[in-house]
Amino acid sequence: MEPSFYDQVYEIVRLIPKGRVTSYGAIAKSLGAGSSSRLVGYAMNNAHGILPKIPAHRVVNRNGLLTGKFHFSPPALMQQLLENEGLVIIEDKIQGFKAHFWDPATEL
DNA sequence: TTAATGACCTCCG
DNA sequence: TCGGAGGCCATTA
Repeated sequence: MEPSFYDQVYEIVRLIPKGRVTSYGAIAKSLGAGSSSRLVGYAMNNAHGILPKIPAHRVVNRNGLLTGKFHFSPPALMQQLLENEGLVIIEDKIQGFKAHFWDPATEL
């Protein structure tokens, strides 16, 4: 298996510091494929069986909305993990998302 | 090889 | 302000 788009996504997601979050589009853009935002989410779909475990709960859409929480088991786990890291989630939305935003293109 | 899928993003009415 | 539709591209069957 050569390094694919998936591996790029997994590696960046694993690099997200604790208590920080990023967006699918930001990851895709940092990979040089700003139009491939959907691929990031698609990669996460396979991330369930990837080791080490992927902190997919730190990845949300550009609005800071937990769009993919339903892919967790249970769905509330995503919010629970984020709150455990000191983030505040209200209505499936990250409060102060911009303040906790972690841009891979900038941090890397 | 062709066709279908998707945890998104952006534009238009 | 809110809702709907289209486009983007890699992976899988």
